[in-house]
Amino acid sequence: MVSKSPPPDIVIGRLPIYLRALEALSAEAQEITSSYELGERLGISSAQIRKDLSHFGDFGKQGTGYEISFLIEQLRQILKLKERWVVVVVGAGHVGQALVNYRGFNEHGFDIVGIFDKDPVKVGKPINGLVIRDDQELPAVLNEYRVRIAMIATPAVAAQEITDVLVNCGVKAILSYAPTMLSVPADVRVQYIDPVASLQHMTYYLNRD
Amino acid sequence: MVSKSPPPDIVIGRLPIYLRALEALSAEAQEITSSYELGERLGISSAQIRKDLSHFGDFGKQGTGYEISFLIEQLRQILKLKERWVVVVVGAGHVGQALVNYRGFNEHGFDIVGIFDKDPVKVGKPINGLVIRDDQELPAVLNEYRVRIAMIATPAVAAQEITDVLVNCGVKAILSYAPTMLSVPADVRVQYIDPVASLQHMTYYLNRD
DNA sequence: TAGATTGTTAATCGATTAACAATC
DNA sequence: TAGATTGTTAATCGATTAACAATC
Repeated sequence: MVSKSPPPDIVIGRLPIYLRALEALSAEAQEITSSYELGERLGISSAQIRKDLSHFGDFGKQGTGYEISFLIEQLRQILKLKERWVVVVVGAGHVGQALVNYRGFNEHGFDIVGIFDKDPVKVGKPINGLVIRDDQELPAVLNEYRVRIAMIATPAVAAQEITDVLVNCGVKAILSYAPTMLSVPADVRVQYIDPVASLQHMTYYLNRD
Repeated sequence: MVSKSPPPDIVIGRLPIYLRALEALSAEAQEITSSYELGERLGISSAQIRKDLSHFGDFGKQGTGYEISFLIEQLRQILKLKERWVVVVVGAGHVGQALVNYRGFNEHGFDIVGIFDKDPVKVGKPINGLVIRDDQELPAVLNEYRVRIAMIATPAVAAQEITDVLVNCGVKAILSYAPTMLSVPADVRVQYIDPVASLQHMTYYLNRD
């Protein structure tokens, strides 16, 4: 266990992947695994897995490997997943609605407590137990639930304005589906999901037949 | 212009981001930009932008900068975006349906020619001009259109099986929304979109209040 | 010309891998 | 004990940044 500089962000980003693989192994009723086996599954070297984990503690046993249930709990603790988090969705187009309907968030501890849109035609429509609310109600809901996490599914032009509202009301983590870069203070994290950019990344390698 | 080893994949991944920013500038009727201005917009150093572009050619002019429309065309050529690409979607749950409804793909040269599901209840349902077809028709459609790009929006358990079918029928690029790692031959590219993992990455940095 | 900005080199920084003593 | 696998160190590899001559 090293304890100097903070763990690199790129390492933090891999922990959810490790967690997911461990949960899959656990679901197969396996109890012990090794950095080698995990690496095989994920296409990552065993050395990297051991090094990544070593930033946070000594979780394995020489000659044996890692107890899966124990390592799962450790990773959940490191990633602050032992509590549930409330989340809002801004933008109630097809993407926003798909997010509200997706069961994976709830299954992994994220509770969507509101979905918002500025279009009066959409406001009032029920989706999976929620009702689309007007953007103007956003601050009230953010404050009421002490929301720290938001997902943005608006058009690109609206995203920065919404971001400013979110940041003003204490949101510290934003997952954005809007195809534009957001400006936020240093203490706010942003992750982007951009399927078009992902496709464009891959077309580079395609050969025209 | 350097011309040795192939450009790093991480550089390729930034090109779509540069392209998007340039298109935004172009939409604002701006004609010239600099690596500094672009970097400001994207939160990337100007040196990195110049270095990235230098892998592919000399696109700028000393003292002036880059002609936006010219650089856009160069990037579109590098990324093979001068032609349109056909794409299929496998899995017609909320995510798959949102993908078919999303206008961004068509606007950026990707034509979704089919959406598939194995659930007989869903098969036959129309979505945005397409009709959900049975998974079993997948090979015929892949061959008919010579599809090279697929998006997977199935549950995790079905994703590998679908991947094998796709790869067998000549698909070379897969964008997967299924929360599992896929095994593919070396000549097939895979990109993953995992909103839960993205949220879990950010919760690490959140403080419980 | 004077000012601005490129493309490139070299230096720096950071991440990954290989190797192995420690030890279960 | 013999075999296996960890955690860690050092070496390697790769990416980013700083700096500047070239030049528009």
